[in-house]
Amino acid sequence: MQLQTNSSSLQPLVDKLAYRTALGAEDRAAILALPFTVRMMERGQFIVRERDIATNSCLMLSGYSVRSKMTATGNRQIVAIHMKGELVDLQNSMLKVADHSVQMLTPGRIAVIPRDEIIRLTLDRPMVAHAMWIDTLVDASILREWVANVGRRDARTRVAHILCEFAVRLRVGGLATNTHYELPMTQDQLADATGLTAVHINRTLKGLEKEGLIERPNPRAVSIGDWRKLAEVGDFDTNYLHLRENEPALH
Amino acid sequence: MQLQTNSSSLQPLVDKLAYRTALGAEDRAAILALPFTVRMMERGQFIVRERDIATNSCLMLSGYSVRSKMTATGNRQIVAIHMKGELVDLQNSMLKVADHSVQMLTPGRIAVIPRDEIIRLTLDRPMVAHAMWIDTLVDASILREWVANVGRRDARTRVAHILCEFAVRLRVGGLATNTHYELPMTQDQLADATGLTAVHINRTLKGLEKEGLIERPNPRAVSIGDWRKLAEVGDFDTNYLHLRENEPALH
DNA sequence: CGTAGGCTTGAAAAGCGTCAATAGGAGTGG
DNA sequence: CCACTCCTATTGACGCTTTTCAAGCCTACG
Repeated sequence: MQLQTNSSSLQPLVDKLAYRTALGAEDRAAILALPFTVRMMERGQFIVRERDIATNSCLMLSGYSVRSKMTATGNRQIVAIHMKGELVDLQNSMLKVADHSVQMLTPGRIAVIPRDEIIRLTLDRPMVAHAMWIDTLVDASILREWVANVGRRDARTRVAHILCEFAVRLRVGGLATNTHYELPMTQDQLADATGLTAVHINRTLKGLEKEGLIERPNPRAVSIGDWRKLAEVGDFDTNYLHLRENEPALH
Repeated sequence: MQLQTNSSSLQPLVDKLAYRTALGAEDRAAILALPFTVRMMERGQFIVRERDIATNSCLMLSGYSVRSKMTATGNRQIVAIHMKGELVDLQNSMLKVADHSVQMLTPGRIAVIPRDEIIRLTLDRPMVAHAMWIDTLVDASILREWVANVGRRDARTRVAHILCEFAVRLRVGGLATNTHYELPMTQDQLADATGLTAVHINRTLKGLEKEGLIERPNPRAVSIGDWRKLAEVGDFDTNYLHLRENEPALH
């Protein structure tokens, strides 16, 4: 469903890349000049499925998406969550055969960019290539933290950790305040992201609530009662997110 | 400990990058022209520690290393294993503050390359930048598989899976035959890589042995009795390794 | 007003962890 | 060449976190 080709739509990508790499006016203009089409996506809709041959990269314009993998026994593991300004499917399109699926968590808009145009851009403009590379390295850092989270932390710590990560990433992305955010995931999805079961997620969330660490005004929102304590319980340190040094801390 | 500056030492890096990206003679020469120093490393020695400011990237010339993270409770999670030809610490050096440690699993030699020289090379030579980017993307793909392995597979499957991954990666790297390889990890280290305990690793390995799926001629070697079965038990598919299409399959 | 998807809760089982003791093997020094 | 030591592997018994199964509930929405 092709809607429009508004040339300012790629601004979130410029912002994301320029967050960590200094980009000159020409580099910025070159990114904005990438061809793309905007697509409206529904909740649950797939952007790519494992084993597809992906020839496009998609930029999240609004809404949330997840990357996930299925095991032989039919269990799902969510391996990453993406929000506005993030390029999903760079991975799959650059490596030809998709090694995981990408699916919308909420309705939203994405900008579909041909892979070959991104390759051309990176070959033409070394600083843009560098910025994309750095972005990929940060993604990998988050993946490492997730391996540790899922592999070596107990349920309470794991859940507190992921809630902290969301809080910080959403705040940095301008999508949340210090203490409150919309959590676009069901308990099933939280379970798939933490390697637990929905039942245990439910119990763990209730536990954190009872302790006063979080509040749930409604099932799709989280308010952090005591950030310091939650971060401590969640063994959370922002180091792995590689934020800018001047990024204000949460409290 | 600076030993020598033999200009052919970086050949494994050229081979690794050229495995997935076509590189011309000039690009190859530019990589080989990178300045470096060779260091002998002992078993257990750290290449970088979490929170260090890394200014070098290291290429494995021989031996094995692991990347790992520690949790607040003192548990360790190994998040990646590296062998000859792989660049460790690209991640840490490009992102300034290290988000994980890199440590030798065995004695070995590494080539230490200044980060700034790598950046310069990638800004000068777009195809080299592209090759390094692709390499980072494959690393990230392996991390995603590890998240799924540790998050959603039971002990038997997890262990079988990691044994399969080693078999394939070592064979592709020319470090193993079809059915046999040296496994440079203790059971403690295997536990840290799979999110299990050493005791349970021991029992699981014994179980796989009893089933005839593997044999252990000695504690540092693995022979695969029935590759097909092991891959099935381990829910293993090489897709996520993004091998070349002409790469012969194991059997 | 009915239905579907998600949330909540209980009871029981299972898988894996913990603790502890023993055994084996490689290297070291006398 | 033997005794000693350190590190790793092995095994048993027990306990606990998390899963599984199952039922009921709530709420949004057609």
